[in-house]
Amino acid sequence: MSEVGTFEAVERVSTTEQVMRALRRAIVSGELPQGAQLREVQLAQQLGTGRSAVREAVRQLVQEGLVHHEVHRGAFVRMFTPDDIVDVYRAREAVELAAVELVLAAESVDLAPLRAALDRLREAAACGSGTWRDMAEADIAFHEALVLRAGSPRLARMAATLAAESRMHLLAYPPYSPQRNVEDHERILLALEQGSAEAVELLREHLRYSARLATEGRQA
Amino acid sequence: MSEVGTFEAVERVSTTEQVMRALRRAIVSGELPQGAQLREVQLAQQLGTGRSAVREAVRQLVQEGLVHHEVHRGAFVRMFTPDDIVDVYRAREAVELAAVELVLAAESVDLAPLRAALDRLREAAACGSGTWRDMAEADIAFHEALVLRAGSPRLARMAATLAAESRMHLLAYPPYSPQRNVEDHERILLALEQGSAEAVELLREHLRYSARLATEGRQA
DNA sequence: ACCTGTCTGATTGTCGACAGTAGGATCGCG
DNA sequence: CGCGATCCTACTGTCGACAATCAGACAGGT
Repeated sequence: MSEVGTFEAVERVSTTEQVMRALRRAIVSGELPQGAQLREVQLAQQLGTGRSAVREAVRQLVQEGLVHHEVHRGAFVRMFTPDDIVDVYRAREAVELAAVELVLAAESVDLAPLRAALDRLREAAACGSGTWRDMAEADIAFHEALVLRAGSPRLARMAATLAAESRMHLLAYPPYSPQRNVEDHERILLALEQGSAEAVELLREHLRYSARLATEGRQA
Repeated sequence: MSEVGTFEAVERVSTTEQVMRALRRAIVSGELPQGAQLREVQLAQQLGTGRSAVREAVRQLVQEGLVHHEVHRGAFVRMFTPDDIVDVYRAREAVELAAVELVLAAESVDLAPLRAALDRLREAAACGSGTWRDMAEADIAFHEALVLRAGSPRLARMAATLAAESRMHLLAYPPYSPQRNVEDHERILLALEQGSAEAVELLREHLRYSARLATEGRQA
C-alpha cells in the first residue's frame, strides 16, 4: 500500500471508443450532415476497422440521441427540428439549474475551471467574428464545467449528452451576440463566486434567451 | 394520400432489443445480483442467441448506468453505494421538478395516467405488506407518467434511465411507510389538478423524504 | 395512366472463428 | 514457509461470412 508518486490511470480506449469519438466529432462538426446515412462497411473501411466496432459505436450514439436508427434500414444523423432545439434547452435548464443549486449549497467549490472557460470565451469574442466556433466551444465548456462542479455523476452525464446536441446546432447556426453572451456568463460566474442565489435566475434567463435566439434567428 | 383507418406502426423489435429488455428486467428484479458478471457466451446460450446481440444489449445497459464495464475484464451489474442512491434522487429532483413546472405551465394536460398509477398504488398499499413490489412499481409508474405528461422527450428519456436505477434499489430495499407514501402522491396529484404551484414543493419534499428513507433505513 | 408483382443490388442482422488479455493455479527457488 | 516466475484457462475484442430485409427499377395487366 506504499504509494510512490501519483499516477493517473492509463487511458485504455478500445477501438469502439475511438470510432465513437471520431463519429461524434464528425457529426457535431457537421462533417456528416444531418440526415446522412451511416453505412457500416464504408465507415469501417474509412476508419480502418471492422464492422462490429462501427456498429457498437453507432448504437452508443443512438442512445445519446445524435443518431437515429431504423431496423433493417440503417442509422442516420438525427435531423434537428426547432422543437428539438427548444427541448434541448428545456432539458438543459432542468439539469443546469439543479447543478447551480448544488454548487450554491456546497460550502466551498473550486470554480477555477469556470473562470478558465470564461477567459477563453472572452478571448474568442474579442478576436471578432470568424471565431464563433471557438466561442461555441468555450460556451459549452463553461456550462459543462458548471455541472461538473455540482459533483453529481448523473447530472454530469446528462449534461454531456445535451452538450453534444447543443454543440451540433450551435456550430450549425451561430446567431451570437458576442458581448451579450460574455456578459451573461460573467454575471453568472460572479454570482456563483459570491454564493448568491441570484445565479439561478441569471442562468435561467441566459438559457431562455439563448433558446429564443436559436429558434428565432434561423432565417436571419 | 387518402388515409383509411388509423393504424399504429407495428412494433418491430430486434433481437438486441429483446435481449436488452430481458437483461434489464433480470437486473432490476435482482435476478442478476449486484456485482454479478455478465458473461457473453453464457447469456447468449441461455437466451438462445449469438454473442453480438448480447454485446450490444450490454453496451446499452452500460450507457444507462445499470452495468459497469471494464476493458478485457467484462461487464458487471453495477454496485449501488449509498452515494449513488443519493445521486439518483438528486437527479430525479432535477428532472421531475422541471417536469412539474412544464405541466403547470401548459394550459391543459391529461392527468389520467397519473390517477391510474395512484389507484394502483392505493390498492397495493391496502393489500398490506408482501405487495411492496407492486407498490414500488406503481410508485415508479406515477413518477414516470408525470414526466411523460411534460411532453419533453429528453426529460422523459432521463426519467426512464433514472427509473431503472430507482426500481433496482427500491426492490432491494423496501423501507416503505405505505400510508405516508400514498398521501404524498395524492397531495401531489391534487395540486397538479388544481394547477397549484404548490405541487413543486410537495414533490421536492416527497423526493427528499424518500431519499432520506432510502439512505437511513438500510440497516433497519 | 395507374396499379401491382417481381427482380435486383445494396445494406443491415446475426453468427461463429480467431487472436489477445486478465487472473488464478502451478511450480521452482531461496 | 514465503515469494516470484511461468503456464493455463476462460473470457473478451475484433473480424469477416452468410442470411434476411429493404428500396427502387422494371415489366405486365387493367
